[in-house]
Amino acid sequence: MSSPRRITLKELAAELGVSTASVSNAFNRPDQLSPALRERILEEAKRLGYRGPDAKARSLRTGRSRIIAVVLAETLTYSLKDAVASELLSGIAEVLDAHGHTLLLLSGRQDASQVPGSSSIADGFIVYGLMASMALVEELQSAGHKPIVAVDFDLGDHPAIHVDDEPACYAIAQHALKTPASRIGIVNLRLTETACNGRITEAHTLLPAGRTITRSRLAGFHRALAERDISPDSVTMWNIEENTYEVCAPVLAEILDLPASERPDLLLCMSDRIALTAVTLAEQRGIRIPEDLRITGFDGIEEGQYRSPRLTTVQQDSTEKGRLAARMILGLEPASPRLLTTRLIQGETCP
Amino acid sequence: MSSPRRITLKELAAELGVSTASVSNAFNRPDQLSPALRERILEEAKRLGYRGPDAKARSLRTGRSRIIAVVLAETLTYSLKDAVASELLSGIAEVLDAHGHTLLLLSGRQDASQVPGSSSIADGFIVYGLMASMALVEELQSAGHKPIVAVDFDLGDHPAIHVDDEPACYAIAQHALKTPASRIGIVNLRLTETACNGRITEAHTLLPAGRTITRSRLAGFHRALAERDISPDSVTMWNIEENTYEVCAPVLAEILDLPASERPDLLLCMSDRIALTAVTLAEQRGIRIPEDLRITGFDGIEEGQYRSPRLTTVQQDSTEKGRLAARMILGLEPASPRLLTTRLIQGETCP
DNA sequence: TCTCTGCACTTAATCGTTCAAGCTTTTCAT
DNA sequence: ATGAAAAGCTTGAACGATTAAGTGCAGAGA
Repeated sequence: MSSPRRITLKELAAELGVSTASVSNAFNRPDQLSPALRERILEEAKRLGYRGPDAKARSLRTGRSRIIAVVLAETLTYSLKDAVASELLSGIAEVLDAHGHTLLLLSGRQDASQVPGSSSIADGFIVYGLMASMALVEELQSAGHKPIVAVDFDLGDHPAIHVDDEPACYAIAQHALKTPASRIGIVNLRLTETACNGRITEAHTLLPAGRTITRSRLAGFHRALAERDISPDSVTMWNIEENTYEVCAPVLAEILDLPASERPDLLLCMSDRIALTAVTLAEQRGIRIPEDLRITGFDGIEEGQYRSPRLTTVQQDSTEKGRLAARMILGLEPASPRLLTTRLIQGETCP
Repeated sequence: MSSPRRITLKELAAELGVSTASVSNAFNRPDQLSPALRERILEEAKRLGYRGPDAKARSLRTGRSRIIAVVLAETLTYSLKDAVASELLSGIAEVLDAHGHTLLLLSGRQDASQVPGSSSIADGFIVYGLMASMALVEELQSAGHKPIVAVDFDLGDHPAIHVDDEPACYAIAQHALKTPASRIGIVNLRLTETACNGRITEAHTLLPAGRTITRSRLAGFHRALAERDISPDSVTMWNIEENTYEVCAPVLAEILDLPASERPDLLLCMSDRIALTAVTLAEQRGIRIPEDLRITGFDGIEEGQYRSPRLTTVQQDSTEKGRLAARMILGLEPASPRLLTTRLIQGETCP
C-alpha cells in the first residue's frame, strides 16, 4: 500500500542520478554497464518496488510483446472444454512457457465480440481449425508481417500442420472391415454445407475438401470400402455439428434406437467424443460392444483409453502438434508445412 | 503484400489533411466529430489498410489493454488438460469474450520461466488455486492497483470465490455411510507437506487449511465419520500429487491390489479424476462396483456423468465459477467474497 | 449589431520505454 | 608521452496512440 502508482524507469533513474538508458540496460543488457552500477540500480529498484520495465511501453518501443495468440475456430468456451483443442493448447503452452512467452486466446467466431486491434499485440499467431468467418484471419494477414502457423487446415501460403487424415482413416476402416459388417454407419463432424445434426440425406450438400477437416477422413473410409467392393451408397451417414456430448447424444440415440434390423453393426466415427458417446448410449441400451456393435473413433484422447471398453481409434498426438506449432511460431523450427503421422489403436470397441 | 509496414494513425491523418485527434476520435468517440468527416476518415482508413489504433500504443497511453490474465497454480500444460481447470477457463472466456476482453494465460509455477513484466499488461488478474510460490502473486499485488480475484483459495484481502467444500464433503460422506462400510479409504489430493504419491503414514505432516484446498474437504469427511462414531484413525489415507490418470493410476493400483481382506470397500476420493481412475482400474480387476467397492468423487466433471457406472460425486459448477470470477474482475459484479453451493449427485458408484 | 453558446476541429503534452549515436574517461600498445 | 581503441555512461529521438485544453466559426438571442 506504499506507492499510489507504480514507479517508472525514469523516476528510478532520477532517484539514482543516472540516465534512463543505464537503468534500461541494467535490466536488459547487463554487458552495457559496469557491474557496480548495475548492482546499485537493481538494489534501488528493489528498494523502491520497481519491478522492471513496463510491458506496454516496452512492447510499443520494441515492437515485440513475447505474446503469442492462438486463434481458435470455435468459441473459446467450447474449445476449452474440448479435449483435442485442450491438448493442442497444452502443447503450445508448454513450449511458449519454456521460452518465456505467454499465451493469448482469441476466437475466430463472428459472434465473438472481437476486440478489433487486440490481436495487434501478439508477436505471432497460431490459427487452429477452419474459421467460420475468415475476417479475423484476413486481418491478421494484412496486419503486419507477423508469423502465422495454421493447424489442421490450409491458410494461404502460411505453413500448415496437418495429420495424415486420409491414410489414417483408410487404415482404421481397413482394420474394421476385416470383420464383415452387415450395416455400416459413418458419423461425420461438420461435413454438410448447412448445419445438420442427424442423418445426411441427398438434400444435403457436403462441404468440399479444404472447407472441412473431415472430408479427407471420409475419403480414407471410402478407399477402404472400395477395396472391399462396398459401395459408399450402402453406408448410412450422419452428421454432427459440435463435438460435445450434448450435441452427439441425440443423434446417436437416433441411430441406436433404430430397429435391430436397421441399426448399424459398425459405426465409424469422426471423433472420439462421438465414439465415446456411442459407447455410453449403447451400454445404456444393452447393446453389446463389440458383439452387436463395433465402434471406431478418431483422435486418441485419454478418456477413450482410460475406460473400458478401450476405444479403437486413430491416435493423433495433439500435444505434439501444439508443441510443433509453437516451435514454428517462435522460429525454433523451420516454417514449412508438416504432416504428422498417426497411430492405429486397436482397442476393444472394434477388435 | 502491399504495405511493407502497417500504416499509422498519424500517417493516415497526414494523408487526409486532418489532425490525429480527429482520426483517433473517428475510431473511439464518434460523437466528437461530424458524421461526414468520420465517414471520410473510415473510408480512407479502409483504402489504406489501416486497421484501427495499435493495441500496444493504445494500452500504453490509456493504461488499459482489455486483457485479463488468468494465473494458474499449476503449469499451463497441466491445467489445460485438467477438466476442472478447463471448465473454469471456459466460463471465464465466455464472459470476457462477451465483453470484448481477451484472455492471457499465466502460470504461477516457479519453474515456468515467467516473463517478469508480461503480467503488467493485463487489466486484472484471476488467480486460480494455491500457488506453490507466491512470488508472482506478490508481484501482482504491488504491481499497481489492478483488480485481483482469487478462486478456490484465499489471497490477502482480495475477493475470493470458494465452493462449500466442507459441507459438500460432509454430505457425500454422510450419504455413503448410510450403507455400512468395513474398510474406508480416503484418497487425498496434495494434502501432505512433502510430495507423496501413495499411502499417508504418521511420518507425513499434513498441510494446514489454507495451504491446500482438500483440507476442508477432509474436515467434511471427518465430521460425517464422527457422526457415525467412526474414528478417523480407522480409515486409511492415501495422497496424490497431481490430478492426472498417470499419477493416480499407480496409487490406485496399490490400493486395489491389496488382499480383499484389507482392501477398502468404500473409497472417498477428493476428485473425479481419482474416482474415475479407481473405477477403471477396479473394472479391470473384476472388482464389482458398487457391490465390492463403493466410490465417490468430487467435482462433477462431465466425463463422470457420461459413462457408466455414473459417478457418485459432488458437483461444483466450475464454469459458473469462472463466469463469476470474470464478471467480478470486469466490475460487473460487486467484488466481494462468494461461496458457491454444490450439489450431491447420487450416481451408481455409490448408490 | 454584439455577445454568447455550442460545434467541429486542432494543438501539443504525455504514456514508459529502447536504442543509435555521442561524449568522456580509462586502458594500452607503441 | 601519444594516439587509438575500448569502456561506461548520457542524450534525445522515436514507438503510436489519447485527451485536456484551445481555437475559430456559425447561428441564436438580445
